[in-house]
Amino acid sequence: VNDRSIHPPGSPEWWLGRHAEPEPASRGPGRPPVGLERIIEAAMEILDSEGADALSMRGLASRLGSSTATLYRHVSSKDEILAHIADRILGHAKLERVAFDTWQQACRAGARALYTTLTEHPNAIPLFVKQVPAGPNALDARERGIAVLLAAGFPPGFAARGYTAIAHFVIGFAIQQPLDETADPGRDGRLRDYYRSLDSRTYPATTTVADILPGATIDEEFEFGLGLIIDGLENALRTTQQTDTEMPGPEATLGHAPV
Amino acid sequence: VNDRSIHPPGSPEWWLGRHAEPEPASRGPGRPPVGLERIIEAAMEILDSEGADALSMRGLASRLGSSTATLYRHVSSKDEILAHIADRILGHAKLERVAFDTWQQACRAGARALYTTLTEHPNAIPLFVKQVPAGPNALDARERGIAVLLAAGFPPGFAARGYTAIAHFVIGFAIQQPLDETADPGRDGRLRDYYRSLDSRTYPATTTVADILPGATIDEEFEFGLGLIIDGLENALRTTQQTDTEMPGPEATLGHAPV
DNA sequence: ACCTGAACACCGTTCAAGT
DNA sequence: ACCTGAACACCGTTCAAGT
Repeated sequence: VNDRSIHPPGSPEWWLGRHAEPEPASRGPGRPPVGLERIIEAAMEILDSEGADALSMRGLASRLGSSTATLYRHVSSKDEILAHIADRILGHAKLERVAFDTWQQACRAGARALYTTLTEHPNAIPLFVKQVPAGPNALDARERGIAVLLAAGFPPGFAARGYTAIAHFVIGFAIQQPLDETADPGRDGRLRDYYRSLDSRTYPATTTVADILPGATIDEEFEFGLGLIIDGLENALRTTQQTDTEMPGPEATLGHAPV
Repeated sequence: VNDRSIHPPGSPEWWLGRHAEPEPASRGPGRPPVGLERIIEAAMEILDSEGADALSMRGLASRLGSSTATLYRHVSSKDEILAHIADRILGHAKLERVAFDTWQQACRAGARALYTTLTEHPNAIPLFVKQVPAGPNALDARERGIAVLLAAGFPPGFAARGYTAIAHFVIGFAIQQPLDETADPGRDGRLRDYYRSLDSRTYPATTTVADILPGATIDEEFEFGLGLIIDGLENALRTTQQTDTEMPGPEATLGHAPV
């Protein structure tokens, strides 16, 4: 199956038709054939267990008992492999399809699921830089998120912006996970200790808050920030429903004429 | 000046004493000496103008009329150079010290300044991944941001979390700037067109909102999301002042006992 | 027809050898 | 004392040559 694409990896067209590419059934005994599926799987294992630096085309090929040139018969570049990994990880964030009592709960659960999944694959986080994910799983997540907000009564423009705000907030948080190699329990204590150690005259505010917050973790900060956004959305929804205007939006200028 | 550090780049200690490291005055005519300052400057020029891939130690050395080994006499690794660039960019986000009427205005202005600065150096954005910036300029920004919130009446824990929420939101947005090489005016139209082109039966919500938002830009989405967070903070501040409790926090569990 | 060893043009980093 | 050419151990990608 040589599906070397004419489209650059990450481009919308590139994903089309790749949703499910099941490998042909392993014929008889012996090593299964190298295929897109096995390549992505092996690459993800290397990335998760040995880090981004360890994921090289040579290493990947040797793990698969093959050679780099063979890899390039299934994949057009290393970046394409990375894009596949990114979307696959997004796929892991899928929620069980339970019903939520409120749209707030649904938003929280969705954001949390994405955040948790990302932090479970810390070595893959850099893959989410500079490319807003647009693979099949990213699309599914976006669809479900916007649908929740529409169902809650948000006007369409509101729903889109609300989803984007939450998604980018989650990525922003996940991306700066301070993953020191020494994964000791007091992990985020390092940064906090640093803040506390600063000169309290040049950094009065920083040292004040650092002293007062001994038990705060980055996960708790995430929950707090997420709460702020949802509160903001709640506010906006109330305003929308009261005035019944089409698009209030907190002092943002909206509504250019369609081209 | 050989200040090869025993501390790993990015570690708090590594930054200490590096705030201002002015080069010794250029002695007489001829090429100025290679020094930390010139290295960072040249590296930043290469990064901004030619991209991250073009920034190699060899290329940097030849631009400076030197050799790679000489570079390593002023710097312990390429990562150290990158960390310096990241902090220098943060330094560009400094606001003019004008007085703001409200803390909301101040927050907005600060977040906008950081966002704008980051988008002005798109090639440098990946530098902000996996390391929460802790250089002198990052510290200054944090100090000023938290000070604003404290002055507004937020309890310390609140101020710290609020600042973190805004900072990570900004990074999350900046990090996914869809910088197609073809920087045409309808830049973010590509992704939107893609959403619009999807099958409206499998992606009803996505296509609905894509059709309705012709003029939206990523900058406008940024403003909207920022507004949500500030609204949330406003809410929280009101609650705090009314009840005068120490730490309300939107349903986040806070306040572990200090160790 | 399918696969691969070896090459090409690079990396970051180090060090023996020069002046 | 300071600097550097050349080396070391890698990269991603390609292609002539094998079976």
